[in-house]
Amino acid sequence: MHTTNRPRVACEHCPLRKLPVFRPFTAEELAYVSRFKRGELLVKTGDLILTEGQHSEQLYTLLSGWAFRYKALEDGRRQIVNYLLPGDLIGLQASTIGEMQHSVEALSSAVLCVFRREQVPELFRSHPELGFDVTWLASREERMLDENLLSVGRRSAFERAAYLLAVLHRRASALGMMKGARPTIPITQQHLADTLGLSLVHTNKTLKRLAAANLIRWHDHACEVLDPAGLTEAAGWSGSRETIRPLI
Amino acid sequence: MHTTNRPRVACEHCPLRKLPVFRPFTAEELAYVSRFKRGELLVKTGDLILTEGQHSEQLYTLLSGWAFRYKALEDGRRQIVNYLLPGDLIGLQASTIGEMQHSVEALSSAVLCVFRREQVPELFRSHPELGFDVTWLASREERMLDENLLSVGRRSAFERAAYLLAVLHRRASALGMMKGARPTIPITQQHLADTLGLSLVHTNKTLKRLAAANLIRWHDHACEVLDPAGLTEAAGWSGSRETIRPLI
DNA sequence: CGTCGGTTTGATCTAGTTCAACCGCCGTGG
DNA sequence: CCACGGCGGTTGAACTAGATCAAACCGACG
Repeated sequence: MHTTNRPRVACEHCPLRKLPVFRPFTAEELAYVSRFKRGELLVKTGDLILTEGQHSEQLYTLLSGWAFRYKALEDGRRQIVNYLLPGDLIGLQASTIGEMQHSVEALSSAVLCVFRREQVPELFRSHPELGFDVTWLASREERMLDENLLSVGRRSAFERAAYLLAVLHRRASALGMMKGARPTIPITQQHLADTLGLSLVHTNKTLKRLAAANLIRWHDHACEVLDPAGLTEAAGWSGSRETIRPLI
Repeated sequence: MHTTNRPRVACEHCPLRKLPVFRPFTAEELAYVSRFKRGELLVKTGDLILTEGQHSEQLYTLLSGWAFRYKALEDGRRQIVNYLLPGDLIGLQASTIGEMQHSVEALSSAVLCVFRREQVPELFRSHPELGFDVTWLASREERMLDENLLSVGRRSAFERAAYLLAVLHRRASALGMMKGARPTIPITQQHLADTLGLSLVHTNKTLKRLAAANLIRWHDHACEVLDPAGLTEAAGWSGSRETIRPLI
């Protein structure tokens, strides 16, 4: 992991902000957030960004790349609870409750904007709308977790896998990450298994079925989504749109 | 459902606030929250408090009683995502994102404090610490969901049931709801099944095993926890303490 | 060229589902 | 006062989705 103290990208010129999924900020809000930012953190695939039990001093926003949040049982069984894409906050729990109850690991090389957690209360004081935005993002995370829980608790393996890939594809698409030729989701089957609550072998067999139905293709150690609409349907999901959200 | 316009309990005399789990509020904060409160809502067992897809005008805090949040698939499969106990916020999603993505139903007769969602931004503006508190509560909900997801995804039926009952007992205990003679959790086995992601019959058989181990007892259509520590251990859980939290 | 992480496949096993009754209790209507 | 129906809980038998075990494959990399 490598930290640069000087912000490389000033928030005013943040490439993410140009995307239509993010709500426009006023010049004043932008200037404040830019001052709020302490620097950037560069990580590579497999790097641990935060660990369970830790009292992190940092709050991050993912600027580029993929990451995931997970929890583990003593005996090693692991559950991935959600994925993190550009614009997502990382480490809010440490800033509120004080201690992380989950770990975060990078799925690809990634860049994070770094904030100091002690400054969060100050953000709420000086910019209440931004404080509200943080709550908004926490609500969105809660919504995603509800959906994951519904999926793991009540969907069949086939539906579950379809749902997960459909969601990841949709989220990434909204961020323009699924453009280019053969864009893929940089995930291993072990990650999928740990997300779906299935064994590795059964996950593999389920993915083969999705591939046989021409919904996905596996190559270069990653998943290419061939038919997003088909996946959504296979999941029995009435895929809700990505709502416009704040970017802090 | 029955609404009373006049607050029955002024926040300054709220019986919940006396409990050590809630952080003390300043007189000023208390006065503000009391003005913020619009009235009370009385519901009885089985009443729907909020429904998926609805744009609720209200934000609630549960004052007494039990409730639960759930989502359902088109074909009726239902997943309970979490339980709500006194002090918990209900309907925050509607106040932030605008639309509820889950339903809320009362498990027992209950009393809710009613707030108007349009006043939430005003709360953030005039009382940033309270805004921060709302975020705090949202973070706590996220933490609970993470744990539920870990449970449903990775624990066996036996561990899962033990975990759920241990958590509910612990949460209720912190609120002084598990005192008296033979206090119970007012839940049916169908609720448990829909929470655990198991079928009703298997849930029943699993509960019998917990009862055979003298960890719980079923009577009066409710669950009595006989051995909280035993349950926690059966769950393979290192039960974290209930943290001091805000009450809005 | 051996090793290692990720993927694949088949065989066997089992945790949990589904189906089908049945029981006790309580509230309702005749 | 009694019959009936529905809800919640209980139990056993048959079944299957998914787990576990075992082995092999394949490309990358030192």
